[in-house]
Amino acid sequence: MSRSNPRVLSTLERVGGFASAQEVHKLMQREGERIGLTTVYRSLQSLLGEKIVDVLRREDGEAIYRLCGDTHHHHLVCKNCGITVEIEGGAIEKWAKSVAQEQGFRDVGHTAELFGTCADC
Amino acid sequence: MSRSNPRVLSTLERVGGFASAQEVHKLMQREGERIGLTTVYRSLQSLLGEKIVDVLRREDGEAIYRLCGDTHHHHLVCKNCGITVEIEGGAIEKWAKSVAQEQGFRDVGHTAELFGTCADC
DNA sequence: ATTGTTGCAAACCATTTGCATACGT
DNA sequence: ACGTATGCAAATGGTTTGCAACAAT
Repeated sequence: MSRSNPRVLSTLERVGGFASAQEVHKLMQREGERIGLTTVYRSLQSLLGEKIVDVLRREDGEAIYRLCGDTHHHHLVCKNCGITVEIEGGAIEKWAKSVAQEQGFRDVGHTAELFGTCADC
Repeated sequence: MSRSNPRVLSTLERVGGFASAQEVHKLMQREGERIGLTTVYRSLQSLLGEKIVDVLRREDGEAIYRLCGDTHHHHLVCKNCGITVEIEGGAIEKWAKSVAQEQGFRDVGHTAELFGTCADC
């Protein structure tokens, strides 16, 4: 087994949100780091096992990672022009917590995205 | 563009829950239907566009489909065993509506999924 | 005839794995 | 030397697409 490459972790920290393995890799390359895609994948796997990062799935199925401790937010996306507004999700956090408790689930995370038509469209 | 093959829809109806394109295809073949995997994929795409089916992602990123019920609900999924509980999302609906209004968005829909570890795992 | 439907094979793309090289101790 | 980390190339597996045969109107 491999341990996580610290440069991968620090890149993910710098991103401050979600990023796929491919994106982390591209970003690192753009910044002059010499690292293989394989290593990025292996590091993320490792960080996942150590519960240092969380994984989610994009709509297209691509895995996206973020630091566990991040204060996360949600998005309101315009279906037409694609403009995206970051929003707080306090209500959702509470809802998630209470539903989880009712059902006896632990370590509950969530995804939530809103999509509609923005004022300009 | 292609229209959805009715046998795909009826198979998904028979399943009564989530199934991936691959599973639908295998099931149909096992039952003697002569249909290609491609057609299953295309039919599911089409049903998705017509909002007749819903799509979710398994942990490994595989897309799973099921009939859209008229009652809009969300899911609480166990990351470990995959058991899924359907839950009401009254709080989310309200939250979505109020956020949308604040930002001047119209026709706002949403996705929300909860995932954690169930009581048995 | 024209249009829509099918399915094979090939392409695609994210991810994983085999293996040989390079590194750290 | 030993075990670990790396990265290339190839394999994997779900999904999409090109294209030619086929059915329907």
